[in-house]
Amino acid sequence: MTSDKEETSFKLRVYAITRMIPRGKVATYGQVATLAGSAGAARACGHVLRHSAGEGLPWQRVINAQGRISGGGDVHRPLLQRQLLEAEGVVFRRSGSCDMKVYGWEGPCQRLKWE
DNA sequence: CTGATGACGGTGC
DNA sequence: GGCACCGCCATCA
Repeated sequence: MTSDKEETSFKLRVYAITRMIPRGKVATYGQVATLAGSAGAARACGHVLRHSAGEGLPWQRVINAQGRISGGGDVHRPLLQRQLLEAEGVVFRRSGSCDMKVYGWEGPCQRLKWE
């Protein structure tokens, strides 16, 4: 492993970051984009995450900055996401949003190698 | 290379 | 708190 040419792709970085999100915590697309090395690419993160469905990634822990769940056309996606998060300890308010101040992931707490 | 799209983010009303 | 517009970046045709 080590190297060389894999994690150099934005898509691969998003995969790695999404996998390092601790259980019971949630990260925003912007957060993942920033950690991936491209701040502001929140939209691009959505593209990657959308394609990641089925890749064995905890995509459910990745939500928007509003603490809300997106779904993009599908109806089972946001519903399933909320169930998975609740199963991990995340509580959603009546508005359908979660408290990012409590469940918001602060980051890997360590320097990423691609930084 | 250009254009269009998209699971976003922020600001303004 | 909700809705609307613009801007951001990456991927696909």
